[in-house]
Amino acid sequence: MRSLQETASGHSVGTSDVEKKHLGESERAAKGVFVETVRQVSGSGAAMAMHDQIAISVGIEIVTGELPEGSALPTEAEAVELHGVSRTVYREAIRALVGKGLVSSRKKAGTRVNPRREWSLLDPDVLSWMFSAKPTKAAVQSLFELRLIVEPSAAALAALRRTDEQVSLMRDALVDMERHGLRKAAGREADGKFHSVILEATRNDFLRALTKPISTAIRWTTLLKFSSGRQPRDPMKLHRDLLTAIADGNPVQAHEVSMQLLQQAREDTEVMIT
Amino acid sequence: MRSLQETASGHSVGTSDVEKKHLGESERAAKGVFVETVRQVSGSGAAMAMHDQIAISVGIEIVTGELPEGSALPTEAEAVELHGVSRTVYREAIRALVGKGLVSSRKKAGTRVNPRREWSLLDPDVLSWMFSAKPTKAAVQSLFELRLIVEPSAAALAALRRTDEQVSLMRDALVDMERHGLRKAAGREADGKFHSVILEATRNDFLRALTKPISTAIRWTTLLKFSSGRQPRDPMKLHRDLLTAIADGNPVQAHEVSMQLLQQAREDTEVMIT
DNA sequence: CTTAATATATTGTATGATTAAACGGGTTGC
DNA sequence: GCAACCCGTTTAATCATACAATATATTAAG
Repeated sequence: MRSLQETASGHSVGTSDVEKKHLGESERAAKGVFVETVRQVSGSGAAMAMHDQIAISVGIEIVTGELPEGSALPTEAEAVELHGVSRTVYREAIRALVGKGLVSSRKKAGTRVNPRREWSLLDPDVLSWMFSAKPTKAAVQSLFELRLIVEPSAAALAALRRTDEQVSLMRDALVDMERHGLRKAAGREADGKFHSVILEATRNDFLRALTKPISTAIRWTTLLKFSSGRQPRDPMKLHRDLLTAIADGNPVQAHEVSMQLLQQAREDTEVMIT
Repeated sequence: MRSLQETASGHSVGTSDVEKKHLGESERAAKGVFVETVRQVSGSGAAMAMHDQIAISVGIEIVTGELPEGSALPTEAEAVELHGVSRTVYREAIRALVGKGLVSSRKKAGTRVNPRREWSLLDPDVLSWMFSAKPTKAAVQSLFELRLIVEPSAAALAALRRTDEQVSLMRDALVDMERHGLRKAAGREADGKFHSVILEATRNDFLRALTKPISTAIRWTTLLKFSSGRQPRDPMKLHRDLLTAIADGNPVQAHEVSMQLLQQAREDTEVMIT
């Protein structure tokens, strides 16, 4: 795969000295790695347009706090030199960030980082950008709190509304999960898939809209959980029990098991980041 | 306030014949009204940039099904003539829609409307665009289902974590709500504020991220509830009980009352759209 | 009929010029 | 001295045009 630096430098011919002045080579390389990581986890293998790369790069600076709330972004003229792209590209990148509530621009006043309250934290992009740095304990806790509110109820609805096809999709996911284990990307992918199908099965478009952010969160926190040396408890039994409850059309049981599953995951994850 | 048509036509001098050919004057006027309505409800009184107007206009066409899932948008060259704006502006508008998952563009292939599953339905813009047409019964039901899952638990958390200041904010909102009633915009605003403060008080950033979409949904569904001739039940008592439970720090009571409140609202609303 | 080279249409990027709005400061009038 | 107002400056917003890159469609070759 062609690296992002190559792509970027290909567009910045003739302005490389300016780039080096504002952003050291090593720093630039580190940023490239970030972008690369986010790309891999978010799964899109396709070649990425320049404006998306810029949006990711600036977006990460914002959600990781490198650009603090309320601070001013460089003027368009400066930013264009910094990133070595055209105003067209930079402006399109900023538009995307405005749409996610991260920044807002006004004439003369420039573009500023919005207060955190304005951010669309449930946007899959924003969420994955947050996880490109080590997330705070508070963020992980809040995420599990949200999952504990939503997912048990979703599981109950799924027990009432799931199709047979969805049951077998979940069964397949569990097989993959068991085969690969959660230390491998394929296993975490299967885990995310399992929980996604549950939200899908609720037949509620707005709960379905939570599928992407939640499965993003699952992938990242599971990675966190297994990145330390400690051995978390085996989650497979509870997963199987949850599948059984949903397959049997037992909403009460599904709610209960889902809750246990999440509480176990929360405990095992929070130990890692304390 | 200067109308959007004026602004638009101000930019389309010299291309008016083209515009008329593709988009009759009456049709254009109707679209202007849509944009105007969304602007009012979403509250932003500021003058709106051209690319935002285009994004809204195209966004509404998509979420209302006027541009069906999977269908191709006009090519940039065509769209630019249709809307009477520059390519810069149109492209920036499309970037925003890409960020919300509504469309995706590939070289040569053009820009297509994504399947509904990809849409960020919890994005406040997308949600308000959905309500610019009469929403489907399924959408309203799904929305209440989500609220019934999230808000009672949020109310319970709020009872444990609220500050005194938040209690008085809620008290103020109730006063405004009672004074204006829910038939007036000011009263609906206060209603939305009341529920927003509860989500705020959870001290959970991800639950807070649901504040905007949920309060958007509340404003619109309440408008719906009162737009028919029928007289819904008075929601004030339950609101007061909910405030009391949260002020007293009683999570169980808050959960219970919040649930009753939502069930009553759901019943009274669904009657209107059957 | 399949495959490979070529053409073409469409989005992506770059650049320069112009416009409009918001801010700061200075000027005028009282 | 103070306030209101005007004016230049800065900055994002818009326009116009040209060129690049690439996925698809077309055509030619085997």
